[in-house]
Amino acid sequence: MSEKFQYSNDIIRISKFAKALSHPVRVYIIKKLSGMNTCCYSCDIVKELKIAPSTVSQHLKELKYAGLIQGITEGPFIKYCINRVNWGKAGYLFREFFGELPVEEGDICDIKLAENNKDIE
Amino acid sequence: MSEKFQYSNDIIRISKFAKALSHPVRVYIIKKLSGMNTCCYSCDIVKELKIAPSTVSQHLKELKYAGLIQGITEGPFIKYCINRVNWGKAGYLFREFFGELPVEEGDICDIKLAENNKDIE
DNA sequence: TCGTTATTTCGCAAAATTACGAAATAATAT
DNA sequence: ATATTATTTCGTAATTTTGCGAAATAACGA
Repeated sequence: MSEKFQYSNDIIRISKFAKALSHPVRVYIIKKLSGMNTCCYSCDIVKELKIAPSTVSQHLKELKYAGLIQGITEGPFIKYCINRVNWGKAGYLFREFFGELPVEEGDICDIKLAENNKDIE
Repeated sequence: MSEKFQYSNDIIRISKFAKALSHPVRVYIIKKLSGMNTCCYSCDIVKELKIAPSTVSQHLKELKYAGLIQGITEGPFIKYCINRVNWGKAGYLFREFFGELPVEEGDICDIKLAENNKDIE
């Protein structure tokens, strides 16, 4: 009894994409690849971030698993690029998610800013 | 030697916000609070999601730590609301992040869709 | 064939996350 | 003062994440 709560597909998807983006290395990679006409190799990231190849491989695997990137083999290299379809879906989801709060001025929530209210530095 | 790579503030911030949103419970809470005029109490989440109060408290703490929500005490309750300042910053960051890929049609990356290219179900 | 280069997989250890029950705290009502 | 209600903190166990080195794999060139 008292069955488990079922999250909506959107909530599941947002949390999964967010998880994929929850590490600086992975945000770095996506930021790099989401620009114009940009692809990269694993070794590029190794050189740029100065971390072990196996670590980079692990992060790429997670991004691939999340569907955010894709790779094609090029001889001994694997060229990674954004998966535009899923990147677009993620963008849509997040834009909708963050867009839910109206931008207009005025009290949306009748709070007085409390002591535990801290801004991002 | 070979000093550690320094991530940009944006990358750090995005990964931190993403981490805060990397769990369905937390996305659920934020989705609830980011709507019009909506606040909630810890017990609301407990009832709705049917999880232990201590678990909810833990998730709220993380969202508070990330700066996404804030709470004010109301008798034995604590009323939680979105921290609009930081929510706005997060929205800006993510919109910029996802906006970096141009929407126009055509090949941005000269890839042929490979076998490891899977869409979101 | 034998190196070389790029990359992944494996195994492992350290750290972080998740979820829960029990106990503690805090505000209110009886 | 005692009970009630909402919430947090604490301790704990199970799981996941992270990072690395070593070994394995794969493509290419001499």
